[in-house]
Amino acid sequence: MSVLSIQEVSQKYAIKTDTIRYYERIGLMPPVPRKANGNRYFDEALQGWLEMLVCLRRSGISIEALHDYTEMVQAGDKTLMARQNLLEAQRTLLLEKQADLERSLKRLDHKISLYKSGEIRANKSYFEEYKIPETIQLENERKRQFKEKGSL
Amino acid sequence: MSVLSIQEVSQKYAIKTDTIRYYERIGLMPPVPRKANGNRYFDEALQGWLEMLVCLRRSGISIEALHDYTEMVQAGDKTLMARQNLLEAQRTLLLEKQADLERSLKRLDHKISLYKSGEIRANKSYFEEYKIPETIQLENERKRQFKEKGSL
DNA sequence: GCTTGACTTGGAGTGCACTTCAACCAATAT
DNA sequence: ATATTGGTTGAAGTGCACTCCAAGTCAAGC
Repeated sequence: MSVLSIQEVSQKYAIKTDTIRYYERIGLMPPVPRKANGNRYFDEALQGWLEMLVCLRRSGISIEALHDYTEMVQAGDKTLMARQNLLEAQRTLLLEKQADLERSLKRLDHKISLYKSGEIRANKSYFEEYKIPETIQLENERKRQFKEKGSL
Repeated sequence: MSVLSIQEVSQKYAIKTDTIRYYERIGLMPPVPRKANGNRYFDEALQGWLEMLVCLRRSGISIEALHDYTEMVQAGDKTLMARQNLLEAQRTLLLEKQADLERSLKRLDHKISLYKSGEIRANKSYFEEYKIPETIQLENERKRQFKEKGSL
């Protein structure tokens, strides 16, 4: 339970081994410790780190932000303030995502209710039952037509 | 107000003209009507459609889903049920995203509170202040060592 | 001793969603 | 008349985040 292979953490956190190695390679984790034969092992601290990564990535926090954070953690206490700022910026991004999601859910729910009530068939404009309009004349073409009429 | 150029809708909905043309090309919109010179114009119905696209894309609904929906709308009333199903499936996806977001926000808020309280310096395990462990021995290597000791 | 299976590496390939490009045309401003 | 502005096209390029691959090592089971 306390020390796991790459395979085991992979299953525990539903993330591919390739992705874990990729994350290490690009610096989303501190260097992962190895056994004598070179195989990675994940102690509880690293498992926690990985779980956090998976959680934050799932919600759309960028690789770049996580990379920067990781670097700063490794750089030590002098980056404490910058780390806090980074986390707060990411928090703001998530709150925006949350608002977007809320808006979309409202729209989707409304739309679904129209389907359920059968109203969608009658609802010709807006998003449903779009009718392709004819080609229209240009402003100046219309002007030209008037001119021609006037000059006739 | 009622009929806009590609530039104008682009500004109205904060989406690049290139993206609008791309959306049309791949079938995320019904064919956009043209003026006599070939330029696109967007009536209110199409503007509404575009607004919906932007909203749903922002929340992460896939191009593919929107494509399928668009095709079905153009195919007519026989697809009403399938459309409703598609929308409900997308709704489920958004709810999942919402849950992920909630989880991440909780974690982020917790972490930020640790930074604010100054606790993060002391919080050695878990995600912060990760210390690289030493290389550890393999199970069988340890066994072999015991064997060697035993055979001495 | 040989095969199986989990691991290692660096590098190439994939999928999605744009984004940019080059070459062109049409209308307006000087 | 010419330059500028704003549109058109199809094709190629970009950026992100993986994902796969080939070639190899290592330890265990038969």
